[in-house]
Amino acid sequence: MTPPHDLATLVHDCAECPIRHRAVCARCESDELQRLEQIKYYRSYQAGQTIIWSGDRMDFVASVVTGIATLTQTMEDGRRQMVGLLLPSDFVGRPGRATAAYDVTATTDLVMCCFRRKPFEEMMAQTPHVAQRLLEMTLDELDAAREWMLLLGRKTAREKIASLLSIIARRDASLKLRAAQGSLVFDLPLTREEMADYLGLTLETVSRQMSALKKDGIIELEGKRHIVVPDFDVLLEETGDDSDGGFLV
Amino acid sequence: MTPPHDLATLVHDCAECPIRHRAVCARCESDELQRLEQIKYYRSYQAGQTIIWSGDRMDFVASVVTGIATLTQTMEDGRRQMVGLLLPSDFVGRPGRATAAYDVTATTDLVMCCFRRKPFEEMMAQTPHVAQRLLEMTLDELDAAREWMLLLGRKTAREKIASLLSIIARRDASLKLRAAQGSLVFDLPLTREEMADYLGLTLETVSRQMSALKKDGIIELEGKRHIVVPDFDVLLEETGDDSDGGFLV
DNA sequence: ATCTGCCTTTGATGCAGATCAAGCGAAGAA
DNA sequence: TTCTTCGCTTGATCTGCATCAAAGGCAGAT
Repeated sequence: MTPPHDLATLVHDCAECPIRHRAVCARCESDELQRLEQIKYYRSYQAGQTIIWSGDRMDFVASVVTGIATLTQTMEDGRRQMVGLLLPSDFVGRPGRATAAYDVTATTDLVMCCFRRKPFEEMMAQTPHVAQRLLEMTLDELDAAREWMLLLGRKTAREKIASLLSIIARRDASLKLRAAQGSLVFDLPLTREEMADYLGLTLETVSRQMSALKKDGIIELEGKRHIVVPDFDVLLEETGDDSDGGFLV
Repeated sequence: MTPPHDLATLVHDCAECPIRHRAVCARCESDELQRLEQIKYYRSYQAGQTIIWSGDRMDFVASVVTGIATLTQTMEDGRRQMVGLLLPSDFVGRPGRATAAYDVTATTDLVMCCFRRKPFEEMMAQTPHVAQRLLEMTLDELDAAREWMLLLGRKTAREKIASLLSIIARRDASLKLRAAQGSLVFDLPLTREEMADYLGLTLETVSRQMSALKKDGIIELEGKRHIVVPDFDVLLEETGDDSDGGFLV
């Protein structure tokens, strides 16, 4: 494993921040940004590190700057379900709540922009732009959660895998400022086990369905993680979603 | 079926509204309430009626005043998944969005307090209290959705049924201002098929597991809908949740 | 009183995905 | 080099829930 980056190099100016236009601070005016800069600090985590355990005290909220984090719930007997997949610009934590409701884990190397909770809450009360943006982001997350509920409750294993791949492909395309269509190439940011936790399956079923999609020419695999999608529309047909709509994530 | 109530009798004063302290208007000052009164109107629906179809234009947002509504998603081939269960004080619709994302259905006779969307959005932009409360409610719903995801992804049929019963029992108890413990009695507001749509099961499996819980003395059934829970803690043990936490709904 | 339609229960059977188990390949570590 | 570990694949078997099918109970209509 690589050591965490030097934190000092990460303390950007907000003006240069890669998630400036999508994160919880997206709507802030320059004076509001100045206030945020005073209470913010960066933290970085290595792939695989647990950021917070469910039930832990949590004195900050944060935005994901780079990398991917997950929210998971665990039952007493060890059954696990992922309930959130956090990408750059996504928000972690809940204003007004002092303890974490879920385990938060870095699945890749990760950098977060953290705000001490108390001053952040005060700022939310005093200026509208942070709260406005947070409402918008929360509504989007709720939509995503509902799409995910349909997946968990009613889709077959193959449809689940195809859906997850199409979500990741779409996000990767938008990150590269490309349209999600035709031929796409990307790296899976999740292990088979993490995919299983996302989809409510076992890792064996994930592996088998990946092999099946490969055999059917829907995807090509180079190594375990590198995915080629020859025709994105063909992948979409396997998701079970109606042709137009698709995922809102 | 009974005819809808006379709408005129439903036009309350907000001060007497039964959901005044929990709905999206909970934080409003009297001047804000006055503004809301100007743009509000009541609508009532019969049990079974569809309120909106997914994709329909939606020119209002609303609060459930009495009765129960559901949000469902349907796949092309007819598979259905409930993604929201709306109880009195819950909010319907999304500011800033003109079309419905889900089918909204009244599962019991229902009264909603509707606000025309445009003026409601203007009010959200101008006064903070509505937006503040809506953010809080949306965060709560997101937590509930995540709990539901764990249920859909990882629980057995028996655990799913026990979980649903405990949610309904808890809500019913809080409505009656009782503690959810010891012996409880309530009516199921959902058909077996609606329960199945909620839980990601078939109605036959729901029926079988209800019979099994009855046989094991976890619940007693009087008719199809009337439920007696002799000991709520025993029911909770069947949900698979850890003893303390439980559902946030 | 009987019919009709809807909701529900129960039984028989089938199958998708879980479980149990073995082994492969690549990346460090010794 | 060889060993160990970790993530992954594949095979054999099992099982929980879906599916297919039939019938019972109740409420409202005629």
